Amino acid sequence: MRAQIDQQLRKSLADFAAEHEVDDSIDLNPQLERTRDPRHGDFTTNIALRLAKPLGRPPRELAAELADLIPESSLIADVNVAGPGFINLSMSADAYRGELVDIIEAGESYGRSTWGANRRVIVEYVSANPTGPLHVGHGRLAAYGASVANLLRATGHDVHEEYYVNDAGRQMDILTVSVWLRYLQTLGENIEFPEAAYRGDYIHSIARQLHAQWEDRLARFDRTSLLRILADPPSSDDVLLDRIIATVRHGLGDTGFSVIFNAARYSVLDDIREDLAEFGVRPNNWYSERSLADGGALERALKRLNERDRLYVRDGAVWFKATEYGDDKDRVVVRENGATTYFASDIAYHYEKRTRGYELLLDIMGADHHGYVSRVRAALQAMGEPGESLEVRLVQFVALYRGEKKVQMSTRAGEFVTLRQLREEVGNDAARFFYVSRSYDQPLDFDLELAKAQSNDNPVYYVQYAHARVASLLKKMVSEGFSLTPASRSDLRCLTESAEKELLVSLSRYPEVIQLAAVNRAPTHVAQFLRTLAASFHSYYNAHRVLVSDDSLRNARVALACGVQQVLRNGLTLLGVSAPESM
RNA sequence: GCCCCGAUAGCUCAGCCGGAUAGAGCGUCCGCCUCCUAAGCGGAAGGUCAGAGGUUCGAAUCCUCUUCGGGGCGCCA
Repeated sequence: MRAQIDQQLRKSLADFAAEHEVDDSIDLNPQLERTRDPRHGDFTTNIALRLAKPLGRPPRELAAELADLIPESSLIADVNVAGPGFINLSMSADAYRGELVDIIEAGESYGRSTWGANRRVIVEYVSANPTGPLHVGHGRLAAYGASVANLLRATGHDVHEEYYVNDAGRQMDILTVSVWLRYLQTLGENIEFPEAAYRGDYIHSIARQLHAQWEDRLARFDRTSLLRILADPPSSDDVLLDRIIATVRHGLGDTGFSVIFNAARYSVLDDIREDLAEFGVRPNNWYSERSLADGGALERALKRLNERDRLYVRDGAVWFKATEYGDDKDRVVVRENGATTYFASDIAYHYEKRTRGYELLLDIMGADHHGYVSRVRAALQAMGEPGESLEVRLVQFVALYRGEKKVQMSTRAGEFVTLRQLREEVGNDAARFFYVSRSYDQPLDFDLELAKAQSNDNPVYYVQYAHARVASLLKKMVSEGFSLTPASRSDLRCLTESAEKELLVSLSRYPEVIQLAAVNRAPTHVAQFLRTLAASFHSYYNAHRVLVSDDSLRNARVALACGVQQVLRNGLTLLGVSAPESM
């Protein structure tokens, strides 16, 4: 609906510009907004106010002239000038009836648009290290990222969703030795398990699997030096872990080490994959960090930087000249010991995404990554890619509450609430909805009691209930012997109650909400909208009977209810929340 | 020290690209099931939009400073 009005308005403005020979430098794009107060009509534009100064004319006079240029149509019932120079537009009842017909005809595609023009977007999200199960913080990234991807698809983008697997580097080595030490304990070896190693229960379970498959064959080497290190550990956790890694790697050899490594990697990744899938989050691709080195992408990226003279050597390390692109300091890409840094992988990965043909690289990550944004963008620019091709959305943290009480978590000790536990406790629907109910750039207090509450306190059930009510209405209709005759356009003329008008207005806003949510990467707008729509429907449902004996009125009201149900379902689907037929 | 995010009703939060009288839920108080699901609805009370300047016809919204909170800074990932 808005799109149609917008088009008419633009045409009128073009006519105006031609007639008055308006200079090209003047911005003629109209801001067309919904009014907050119904007395101001349905839509309003401030274009006259904005043009008043550059054209040197009083705003109200300008508004009056522009208002006259807006052509008569079946959509617009009234145009008038108000306040300091707003042009207010009132839509005809017929326009709203037409919108309801559109909703029912378009069905699940109502609200979709082609605005994105098939622009190729790669959305990278979650990308948690495969060193343990996902926790509640990752859940927010998953729910948010998946919904943003859905919104972009709904607005006509060509979307690819990807999970970047950090399966290279020291953290994976630590995971590997953590598993191996637990495996030793399974064999009956009495060792002191290091504080700084991974301590979660899942480590034990991987170790037990290894034991079942390999018996003691992964421990057949001289372990005296290892036992000596464990018995008398150095004061630094990092030094201790590095020594253990070196010793175990030496003892097992590369093949033996990689048996443990792979067992750990696959076990953890399978768990993450299954967890996300059950949560309705299914990335198109899982991109391995190791494959960047193995496939030569890492080397190619560094070579490209070097060719462009953006690298130099200092203190035995290779540095990237990030300061030339506004970063605070230059950054190391190859360490003194010859190992490439995580940042080097990041550079290669992002460059590789560009070479795969993605126009926009949309990264969704935890707020703790904010330091990386400027340097990754710097690297892209240094390789000749546009800085705007990288867009990063930093998602703030999640604090869990059980009612008033904060749930304490410690990742290191393996004492944290996993995403799986959360989903089992509150359900997927409530979790998905809660995660996107707050704006991504705000910290989220996730109240487990509220998310579980099967009451009107819980916005998820509130919205789902509205959907289920319509379903039950349709069943009731059949059981009472009414025929399911689709409402005709003239039947819809029976929708004269103010609550019905309010619902129709609310429904017609849906495509605008999707557009806005996609532009701002803000699924929260959808959640907000659904609550409002559900509220209007519950209110209407309480005040007016749908299954009345008058055929036309009944058919019209059923059509309205079906329109509400369709829009609720479409919105919930974008958020990954189910739309139940009964509750 | 530098950087990012924030401060709106008792509480939790909306408020789009600056727009007309700042909204919702919870909580409190008063009501509504012989009636399509009461997981619902109606009503009442509740505000110096942290503070001070600035830009503008117009500021909760944009800019600057101050105060108070949360987070981040690595040859870790």
